[in-house]
Amino acid sequence: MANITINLKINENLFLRDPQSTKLGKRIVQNSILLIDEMGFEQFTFKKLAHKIQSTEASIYRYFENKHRLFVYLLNWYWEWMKFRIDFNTMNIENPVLKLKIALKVIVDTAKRNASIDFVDEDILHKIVVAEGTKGYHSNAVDEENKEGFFLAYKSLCQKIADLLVAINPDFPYPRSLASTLIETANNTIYFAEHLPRLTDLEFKDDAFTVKTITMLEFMAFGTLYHQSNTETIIKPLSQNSNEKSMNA
Amino acid sequence: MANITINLKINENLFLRDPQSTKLGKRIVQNSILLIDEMGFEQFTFKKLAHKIQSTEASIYRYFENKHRLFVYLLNWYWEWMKFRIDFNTMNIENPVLKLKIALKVIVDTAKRNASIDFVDEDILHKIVVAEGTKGYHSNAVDEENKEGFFLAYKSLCQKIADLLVAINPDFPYPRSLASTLIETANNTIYFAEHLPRLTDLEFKDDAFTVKTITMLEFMAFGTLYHQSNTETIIKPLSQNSNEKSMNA
DNA sequence: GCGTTATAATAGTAAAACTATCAAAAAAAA
DNA sequence: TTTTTTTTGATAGTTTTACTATTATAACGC
Repeated sequence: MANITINLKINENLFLRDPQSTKLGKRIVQNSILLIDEMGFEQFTFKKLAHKIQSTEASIYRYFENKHRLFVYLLNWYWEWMKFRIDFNTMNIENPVLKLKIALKVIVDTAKRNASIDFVDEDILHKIVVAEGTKGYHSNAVDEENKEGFFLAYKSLCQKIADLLVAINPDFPYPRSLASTLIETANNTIYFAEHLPRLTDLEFKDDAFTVKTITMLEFMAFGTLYHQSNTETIIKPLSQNSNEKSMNA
Repeated sequence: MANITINLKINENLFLRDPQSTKLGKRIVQNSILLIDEMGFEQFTFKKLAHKIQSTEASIYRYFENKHRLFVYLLNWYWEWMKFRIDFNTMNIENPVLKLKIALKVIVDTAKRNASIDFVDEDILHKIVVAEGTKGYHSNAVDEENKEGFFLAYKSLCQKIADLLVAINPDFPYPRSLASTLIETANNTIYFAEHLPRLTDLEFKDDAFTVKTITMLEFMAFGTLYHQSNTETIIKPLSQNSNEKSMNA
């Protein structure tokens, strides 16, 4: 396939000057991804970034108000890119089950690219999102930032997956919750497998790790989607707040 | 029930001097919870805390090396507390299905207390964990901190739930992943419902919000646990990387 | 080539994140 | 009760972060 270049539309409230419009802007974005990956978001500073791109702090501040906004910009870039990849990879496919499987694959496996974007290293961006993405929307300014549309891309990515879930089972009661759970679990699985392996069942070093992660997410997705909600209550109803004596001991 | 006081054992690597052993230490912990809740972890500083408790920065630094370690200390406190609550509330209950339901209830609904701890406001601590807990284990120092045992409590909480899952279905292939997913989803559901409601299906203002959250988690848990892994593949197998023409259009 | 705009260079401020020192207070030991 | 030890408070100082402001220079648009 031809190497096409795509330009993703990012919420204008996130920047002061559009970084996609200039050479310096692109270098800021590109190298911020590399630096954040290298040292983590907390250690990352505009001063260090300025040094890396042989520019100055003041120049970077003309593009982004602060490092948090730059980070949310990167997250938006990632979310838009995921939406694009889902649309692209499910094109001409009608079967919603297959579509969901493709969507899950797209979220977990970023290495298989359809279009390359010159100034963004998608694999490293994915690493950042896996490692620290949640910091973008876990701040005490969420509510105001949400009003400014900082998380619209995440919400519409979530909605896209929720729509697939509803297409598979129109009676499913938790499409958006399951969608966000699948996205968050996809990232957690990768992060936990690498850093806190006792929180998962998959081996990060396993060659089939990515495939197995997708299989697990499918398992969770379809298990929940096809669940007959009262199978387990047949066994025993939950008695509110009252202890009971052992019965099988 | 009598108002008992419990002392939770927290990893000693997390502090320089045990805050549970002195009056000042307790005031540090107690008021850090209040301040972090008020202003968020990023805005929280030892200087502000010192001012609030009428002490000095230097005194606080004698207890905690930095605010990150104080935060992880609080997380450990929370995880140990959850473990205790699960054990306490499932005592004398043998039915693993019921036990799992109780565990989920314990994780979501912190308001129902069995023991009160003088110097920790559990509800506010829960709020903090919901809002920013993940920051504790998403840092570029995870691996070293993990070696120091900073996350042992989280792992054993996760294992406790994983054990319940296996007790319900011994053939279930993803007990630890599902356990961590349930914990993380419990917290995300609360956070999203309040701040990013389009990422969930539940209404935060609903009086039955807590009950409905627990019901949803049970739905996900039992759906995944009881899932017959090849129901959905019957419909259509996933063809690797090859687009196909529409069939139902 | 001229005007506009972007960038670089430099300087400076306020707050955060510490470390060090010493005196006072409190607790423990004698 | 006095002495000794430990803990806390008061004060001061350093380095880094997170900015803002100013001016000169370079690049770009026509």
